[in-house]
Amino acid sequence: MATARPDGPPSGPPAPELPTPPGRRPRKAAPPRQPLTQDAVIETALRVLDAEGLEAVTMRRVAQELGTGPASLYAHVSGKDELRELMLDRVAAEIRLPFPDPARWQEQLKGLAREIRRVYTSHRDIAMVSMGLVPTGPHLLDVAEAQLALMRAGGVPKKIAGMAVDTLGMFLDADAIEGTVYYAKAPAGEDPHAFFEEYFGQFKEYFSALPADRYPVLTGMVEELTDPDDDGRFEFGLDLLVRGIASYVEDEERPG
Amino acid sequence: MATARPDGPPSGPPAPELPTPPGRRPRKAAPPRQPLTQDAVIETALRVLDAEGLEAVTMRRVAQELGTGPASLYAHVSGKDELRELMLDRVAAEIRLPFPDPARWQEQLKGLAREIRRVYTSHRDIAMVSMGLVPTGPHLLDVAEAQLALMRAGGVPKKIAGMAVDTLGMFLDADAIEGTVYYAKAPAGEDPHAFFEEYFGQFKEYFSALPADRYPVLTGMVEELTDPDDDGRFEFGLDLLVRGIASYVEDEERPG
DNA sequence: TCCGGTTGTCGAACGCTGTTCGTCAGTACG
DNA sequence: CGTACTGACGAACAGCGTTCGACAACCGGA
Repeated sequence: MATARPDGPPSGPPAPELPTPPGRRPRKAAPPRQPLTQDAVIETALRVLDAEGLEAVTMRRVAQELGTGPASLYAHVSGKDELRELMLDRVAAEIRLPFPDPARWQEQLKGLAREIRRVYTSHRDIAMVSMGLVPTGPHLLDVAEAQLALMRAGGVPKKIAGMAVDTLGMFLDADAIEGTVYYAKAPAGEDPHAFFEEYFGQFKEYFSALPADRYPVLTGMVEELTDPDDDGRFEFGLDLLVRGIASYVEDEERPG
Repeated sequence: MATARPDGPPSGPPAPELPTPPGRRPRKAAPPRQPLTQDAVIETALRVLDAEGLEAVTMRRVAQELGTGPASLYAHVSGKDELRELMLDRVAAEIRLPFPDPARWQEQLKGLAREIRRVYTSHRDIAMVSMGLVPTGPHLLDVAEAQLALMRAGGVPKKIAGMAVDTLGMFLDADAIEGTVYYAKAPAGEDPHAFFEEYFGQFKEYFSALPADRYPVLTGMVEELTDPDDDGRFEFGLDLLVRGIASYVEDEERPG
């Protein structure tokens, strides 16, 4: 389609009055010119995110991936911040939400938290976007709605549920960031797991070498502090929170 | 102070061998040439942080504040990341640490958490640096040591204390970020409190306008969700965590 | 007293970033 | 057929972190 036409009309390039010289093409080598929608921008950005992390998601990188320049993106997205929020909401759409069963609300809430963690950590450091952000996207709101529905079904008072959804969100964001930030530091070509292992070993060594007179408790707990059991730590915090929330249930049902 | 003295001794300026020609100055207008230490760099960075937020703390900005170029900083600091960690540790030095009293360990732990929150939030969004960072600086380690000492004094098992210090840290970081991120968004000249008020009002309006059929629970809790009672939310989460930690104490003492 | 080496300073530059402007092509509509 | 309008996008701006290399100041030894 529309290959170079050396003697065509002077329509394309910004040549002032002369006919275009033989070597020059009318602006470009005929790009397919596909429409470029907001969805395409978001999906491309997510591809870059999954492949190289949030830091690599720049306007220029996304534009390049789409075969265009950075200015083209601003017709579909107001800026980088909005793009990041749109990416997060797209990711939130992957979270499978439970149908509330009042009798099992605590286990369901934990399950939902695990599901959020699973989805967040499967998209690199996307959780950084969520930190300190009021959820406004439709899917993010779906998730909040589901959490609130579970707690309300379990008899958690409105005021408590309102605060708990915030605390839980903070916990989930912080955990996902903590879990992915080290992997993000790993060099591109290297095996992330091996890098992780060595990285953690260095900290263990560092803590062991600390002066015991200034840090008596800490130096006696090096093993416990450098235990790389992410899942265990997550379950610990989650259990703390859910049990605490449950303690505010007004009218607790008792068997018998 | 020190006006131009064309025929003075060549002590100050770095004139090579010839007397400097009348029009030309010897490279520069005689800077006092103060030594420029790592401490000076950190302190200047903190001044910029307190005045304009973490985003304004750039190498160039700090250098400019010190009357030099960005390259000069790299003799005292390995890069921006290290500078940020050094800033955080300097801030952590302001945290007043308690002397453990086993009988009151829970209240002491809460008090320490409140103190950390106070210091963090008094330095804009410095908490962003802490998120997802293993504490290695001396003062940061002092804080961790204090938390661990309190819990161990209260009879919390090593394994639990090791995880709890992590969970508590995540909570504190996330809370401080949440609390300061909105203020950071406020335009420079504007009153942050008024901006904050209006910002929150917009969200209340937004939530109220949400479709009730898709978000039945959420739309029935707008008041609870947009309650700007930061302190209340913090105390809620803190109480959840500390109570949860206390539930793991093995050999609980009982009066009588 | 001089002299060579080491250390800290810093102007200039490289390659990157988000964003804006103005121009241009293609389309839709009267 | 002309004319608005929308979206694409090259070029540029101001700023970023970091590196390089030239250069001044100091310091130990001859």
